[in-house]
Amino acid sequence: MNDICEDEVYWWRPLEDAEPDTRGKILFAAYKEIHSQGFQAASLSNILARTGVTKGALYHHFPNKTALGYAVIDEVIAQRIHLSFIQPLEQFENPIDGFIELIRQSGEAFSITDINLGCPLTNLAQEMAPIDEGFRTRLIDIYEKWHQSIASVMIRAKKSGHIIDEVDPYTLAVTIVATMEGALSAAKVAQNLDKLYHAGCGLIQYLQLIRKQQ
Amino acid sequence: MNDICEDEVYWWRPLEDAEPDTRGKILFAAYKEIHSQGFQAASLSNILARTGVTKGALYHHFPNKTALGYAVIDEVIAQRIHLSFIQPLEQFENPIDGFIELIRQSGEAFSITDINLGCPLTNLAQEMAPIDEGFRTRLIDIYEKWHQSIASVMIRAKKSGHIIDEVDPYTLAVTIVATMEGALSAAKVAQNLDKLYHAGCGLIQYLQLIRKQQ
DNA sequence: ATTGACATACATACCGGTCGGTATTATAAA
DNA sequence: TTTATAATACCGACCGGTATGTATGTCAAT
Repeated sequence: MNDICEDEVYWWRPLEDAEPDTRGKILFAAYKEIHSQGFQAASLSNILARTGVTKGALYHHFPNKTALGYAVIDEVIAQRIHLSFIQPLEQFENPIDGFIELIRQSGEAFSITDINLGCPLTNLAQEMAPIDEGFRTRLIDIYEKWHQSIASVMIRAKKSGHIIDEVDPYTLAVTIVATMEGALSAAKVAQNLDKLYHAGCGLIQYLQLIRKQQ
Repeated sequence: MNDICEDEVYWWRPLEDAEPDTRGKILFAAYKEIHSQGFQAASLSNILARTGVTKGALYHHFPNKTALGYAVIDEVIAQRIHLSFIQPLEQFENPIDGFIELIRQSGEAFSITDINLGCPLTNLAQEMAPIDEGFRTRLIDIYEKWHQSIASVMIRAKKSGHIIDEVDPYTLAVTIVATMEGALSAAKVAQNLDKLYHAGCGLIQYLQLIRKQQ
């Protein structure tokens, strides 16, 4: 089920580190619980049962459930988005080709369980942004960074003559992210990769059309 | 009490003003509660307090909370999507111009509270599709109808030579919906219309680029 | 001896759902 | 026309379960 994520996060942790690290265990179990259940439906009891950590330990490290949610965003989700979607942008010399490749890779990389759980960022944003300002500011920060990163790639692309002049970099960035998140959302509801594939093709077509012929 | 005239007048009155209609009152209050809180966080007690209806009455009309949620989708949300997004499509002669106009109108029509609550369809889909199959099938049906409607408009547009041959109608339909929903989602998190405006412009640019010059 | 890092038991509140009872209306026999 | 019966619509106290959060205790290490 969620084993894939577990491997990923513990990958960069030094193996010799045999210390308890109760806080880290709680944090990651909370991330999984929130990702699959949503924040409000996430049960602290579940997290405790899953980790073997006791309630006293949890409330020793986090003052309340909300603070735990904030920590999950700051220390888990932000990093995942950065590693998966922002960092790869820097390697693009031609962003059109780069994005098309990124979309193609994503289409292959996503497993069906990934699809069913949905993007953790979108999930939390949809659920918590209207309810809690602390969640909202943290989530909007992540989105804004994402948008700005794509926009700056597109500015470079315009200067180097890879895309047509009519394109506004920031507008394009917001549109790309919206389409990607919308596609993931549609795939999550349909519980198959078909919709994701279609929206991916549409987005690629858009990118091909703004390419400047040289 | 109410004589025959009174009954006759009843037909001409808007449905909201009808006095008894306990089921309708519950249904609409449930729609609002679910739209603002999500289904799981929606409190039956809140709905009852808001309407003045008692718990006995609620459970007389609906066997349980889940059935109430199903009824909200079937009898409220499906109609709203149809009226707002599917029915307008039929009036388009040139779908490129039609969609651009629809997007422009949407940008003006949405109030800031609409934005903050988000699209009821997306909200429910994101929250409930992975959890409850009854929700999922109902929601996927709505999405599929929406996609098919746009696709058939695009098929006509291809035949009449309004859009370039490279476009696949269904792919385009899925992409348009994904971008629109993603844009609404982004605007909801940002709590302003800026992101919606940008994604709208990006989508319009895409549509302009697939237009066939005549 | 004090502090950090837990463990356990408990408190409180709210949730969806049930159930016995009642008021109103419809049906139909007397 | 009256009256008996049955179905519908509604009422609201109550229940079990679970949720987050708290109070107090233990214990090793400084």
